[in-house]
Amino acid sequence: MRKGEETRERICQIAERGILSKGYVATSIDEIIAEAGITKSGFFYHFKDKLDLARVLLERYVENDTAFFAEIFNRADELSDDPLQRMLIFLKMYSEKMEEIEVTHPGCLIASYCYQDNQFNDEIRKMMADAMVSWRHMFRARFAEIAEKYPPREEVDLDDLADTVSTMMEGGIILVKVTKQEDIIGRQTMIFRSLVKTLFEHV
Amino acid sequence: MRKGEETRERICQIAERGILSKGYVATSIDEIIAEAGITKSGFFYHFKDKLDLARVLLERYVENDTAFFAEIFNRADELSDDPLQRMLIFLKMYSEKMEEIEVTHPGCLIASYCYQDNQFNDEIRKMMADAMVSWRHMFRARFAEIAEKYPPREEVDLDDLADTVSTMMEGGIILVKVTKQEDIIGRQTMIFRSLVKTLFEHV
DNA sequence: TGTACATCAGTGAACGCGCGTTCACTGATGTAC
DNA sequence: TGTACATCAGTGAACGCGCGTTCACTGATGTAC
Repeated sequence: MRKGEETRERICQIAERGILSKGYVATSIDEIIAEAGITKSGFFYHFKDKLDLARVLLERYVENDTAFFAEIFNRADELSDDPLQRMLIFLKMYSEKMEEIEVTHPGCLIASYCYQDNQFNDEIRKMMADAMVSWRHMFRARFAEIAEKYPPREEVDLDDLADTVSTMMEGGIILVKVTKQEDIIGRQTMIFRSLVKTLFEHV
Repeated sequence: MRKGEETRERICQIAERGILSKGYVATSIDEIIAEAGITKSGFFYHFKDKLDLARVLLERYVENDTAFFAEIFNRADELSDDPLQRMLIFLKMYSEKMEEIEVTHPGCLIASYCYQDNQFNDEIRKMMADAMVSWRHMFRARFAEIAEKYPPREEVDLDDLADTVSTMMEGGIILVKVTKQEDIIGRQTMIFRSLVKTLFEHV
């Protein structure tokens, strides 16, 4: 990695951590460069302006999250051929990951941005919406497979059910931040897993 | 209502709307007073400082939300004697309320604050945590009644299940803000309702 | 009923600080001939 | 192999603007005697 890329990466990590805990507006460039050990002009060598940083961080974040989901699903797909079991394995593994990561500073960049919406531009807003919709599609495809094999006890819209995965994660993060009970995300994931199980599993 | 109280109330409404869409830091006093039609000194007559405003807004918000839940549950309790039916009626009514309110600016003040945590103080952080925990207790009591009468198909922790109500609402708001699909909160509530139904309802 | 005083609901001007951004410059490394 | 030039990865100083906060003051309304 070239020297510049290393610095750039360091800036990104510091900035992301700051934004997740303090928000975009309250995370000043001064503060980021102080921690990164460079000057302000050094920052502006790497990023056109603060909005440019916001965009780059979001891009990284969405890629990482997507890869994280893919990785766990790949593992789940190896462990079972049944679509329902795969989903249940995914949820269990996701829950475990959430518990093992020392989540001292949890948070979702998209959630953080969306409560400061006016700071950003249409490009960034579109990236956030696209990410959410792409996760919806990914989960929906899996729920569709499940529903075909196991007719659900109650009729549910599969897009909505797919959204519930995001809903639960985003909501779980907020409960962790507010109550400081770090295990909530994992526990909420397991609740959702139980609900999915009862919805589809036939005795 | 005395003249001062009326102004104070107007400030609160403008500030809350601003904070829910732009966040606390980005909602400046200048902007609030411009819309309220008073001077800056007028603002500081009503509030000691900006943090004082934040505290008052949160207090109002928690009271309103608690009253809102109580109102719907009162209605649900009138309509049925069965604890499960009461919960299902509550969720259906909540879902309808979420759809009928023209939610152009949805948002939860607690969620908004929690992503700018460092701006506030321990008093405010405690108020947020207490509100979440009080809602957990309220819903838990109702789920406990249900579970006693209808043993659930899957074993679930009742505190976690109670938290899922908050999780779903908070997550739903974020999905609305990000995707601009205003009906998501109502739909997510109905998904949760289906899941509660399959968990407890016996054929 | 009139007067004195207190409280209410603000005004107007000034403050210092931190913020994002710009601009001219620089020393180290890489590349072409 | 040496030289000229280009690019990389920054530095240092200055900027203007908006922010939250303070302070001395004021006109209208309410209350006590």
